[in-house]
Amino acid sequence: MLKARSRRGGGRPTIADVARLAGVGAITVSRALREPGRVSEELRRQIEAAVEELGYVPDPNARALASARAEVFGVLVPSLTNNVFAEVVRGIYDSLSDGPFRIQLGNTHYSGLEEERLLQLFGSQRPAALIVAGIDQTPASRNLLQNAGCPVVQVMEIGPDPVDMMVGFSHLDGGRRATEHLIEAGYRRIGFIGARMDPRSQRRLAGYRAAMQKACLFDPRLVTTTPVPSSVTLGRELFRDALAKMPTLDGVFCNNDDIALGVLFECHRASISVPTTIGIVGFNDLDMMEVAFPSITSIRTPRYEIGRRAVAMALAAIAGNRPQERVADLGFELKRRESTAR
Amino acid sequence: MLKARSRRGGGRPTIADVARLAGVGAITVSRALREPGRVSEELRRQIEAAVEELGYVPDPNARALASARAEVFGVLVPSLTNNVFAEVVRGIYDSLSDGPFRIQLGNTHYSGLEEERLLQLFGSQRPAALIVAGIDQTPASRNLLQNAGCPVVQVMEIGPDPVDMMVGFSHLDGGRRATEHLIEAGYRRIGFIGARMDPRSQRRLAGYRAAMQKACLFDPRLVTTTPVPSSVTLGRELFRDALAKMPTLDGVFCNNDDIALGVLFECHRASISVPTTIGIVGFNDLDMMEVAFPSITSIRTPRYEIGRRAVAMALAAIAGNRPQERVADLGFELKRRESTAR
DNA sequence: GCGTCCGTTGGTAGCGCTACCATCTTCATC
DNA sequence: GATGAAGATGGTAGCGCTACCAACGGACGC
Repeated sequence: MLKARSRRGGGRPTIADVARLAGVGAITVSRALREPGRVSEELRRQIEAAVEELGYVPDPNARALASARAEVFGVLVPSLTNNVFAEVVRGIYDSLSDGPFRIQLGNTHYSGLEEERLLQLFGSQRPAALIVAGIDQTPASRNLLQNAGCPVVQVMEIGPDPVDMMVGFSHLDGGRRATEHLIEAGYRRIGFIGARMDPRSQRRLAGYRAAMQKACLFDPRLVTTTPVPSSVTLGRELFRDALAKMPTLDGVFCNNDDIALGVLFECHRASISVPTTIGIVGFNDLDMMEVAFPSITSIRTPRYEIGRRAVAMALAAIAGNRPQERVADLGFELKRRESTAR
Repeated sequence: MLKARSRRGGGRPTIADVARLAGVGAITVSRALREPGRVSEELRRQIEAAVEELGYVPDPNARALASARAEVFGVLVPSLTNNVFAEVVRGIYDSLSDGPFRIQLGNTHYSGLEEERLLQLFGSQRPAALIVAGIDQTPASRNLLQNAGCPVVQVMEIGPDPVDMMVGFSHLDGGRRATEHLIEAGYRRIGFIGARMDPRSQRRLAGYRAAMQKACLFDPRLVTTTPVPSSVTLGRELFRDALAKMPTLDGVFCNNDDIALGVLFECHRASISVPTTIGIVGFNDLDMMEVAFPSITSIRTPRYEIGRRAVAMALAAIAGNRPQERVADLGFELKRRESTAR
């Protein structure tokens, strides 16, 4: 009976309270909030005043339930501490912070199974869009993405067969470019050092290999990799291994900048001169690469921009105008620095 | 009429479909999923089979609406790219990935106003718990937290007046300890270099100041700070400024490890010997500190553990047994390394 | 003057789930 | 064998919101 008292939900104002105070129907309040243009100037003002007075905030759960569509972007990345993905996520947050959309972030820990589990979970929320890192989803994941009933953007990489849309760059070309640069700079016994070896690292390695083979310099003993997660410490250790295996090494292309930094520190420690004795190239071009001594050559990747662009594409698709080009290649840039200037 | 066909929501199975297939009432399915112990072995098996067959996933929105409580942890951090908060967030994700809880992550960009806005937004979702970084909320934010109707954990710092619970350590003590270490090591003209200067950095500075004053070494010209966000590049620049202002500098306590790394690189570049001419201490003890050459003394902070502990405390509170001690001090540890070993 | 269209507003009926209470069994107790 | 307690199950009535359709009034064309 006493309807107004019997609320389960702690008595925060509902749309009906606003409607009563403004002297209009609930549905008009709903419209005023979502499509202000379709409500007369006068009522809109009254409603806004009532919203203000009551401190009304719409319940996103009720909204999602009634409209069969949550104002949520699902975002799936393999790591939260890897600066590269943190930058992508930052780009996404920055692009979405103005609008009505919330973000549901999932950490796959580089696991396909975990990705499937999260996709299943996210799908149950009927998100407005999904942004997933990488292009190597399992068949089950691809299927979930295809049937998600919302725009999907695969980010970080590009490939021939987008589920829906893609934003990224070619890691293979990046690896190739880095290696070519070392070759052009006169290095010959160029090693590849890589940790984690996720699909993107694999493709960078493939690029390295292609460049080395083309120059008739490839030797499998030049490649040192491990599935262990990347770190500066690990960079140093892998470099030691590489050097032990191949003492004539005169250059290294590193999987990423953490590894490159570890290599640089180990060179200092072992009094190996950079770039004279060893040339170093990193990947991603984190802030510290430029400041390091000597500064480290790296492939600059547009992480933040990828996040922004992914959101822009998804938003366009939601608005009904999917971009003509479903795959956006944002490229990369070789930053030449002291570590390869011999 | 044709109820089964008229679904708005794209025809994914509902709890009623599962109930029909299993030959039980909908509420029993609901119970079997949430409190399996309260449903008989036999029905539970039938229900599980039906769930499996239909690929049923409960709709979290409907759940939240009906129970007036969403299975969501709201998490508010000032930055996503700062490795320190990324680690805290990782701890939170790792602790929560097994259970039913989702995570709603908000980025305050170090802004009190943005924090209020997000708290308002998160509150409207009736989260199961809120985890917020820092202890310097605006009065409005504190108020929102107090009235959130769920456990609240303030993380990263500890202080005398928790909204509900706290997990962290004393940044003031950390700053003091770092500075005392430099003094003990024989350094005298010890500078403080800090970027961003958020409240935690301010307290580290206060700790530095206390130690310096106690040793009668304090001089305001030794302090170099900027509100600009921290970076390795900035560390180098601030160090140059500090040195220009005070050429007799023989040690620096850095706000954080990025700054410390920038200082180290600038020392290399300017051929200033570390630790002989200049001693360096960082803060947080990122992975790279140990590998750097020379390795850098730093204050190790338990970021990941803070995330895990915050979740544990929140979960306990949700289960009805709030911990006796509302404030958990996880401490810190001084890691002595080559950069202060003179 | 009448019908038609459009813009504005409101009522009704759910969205998928769970809180609450009612019902029905079973089993121990006296 | 009656009584009650405890456990298992189900029905009903919403949670707060929006999709859908109806109603209304005024502008417009013929």
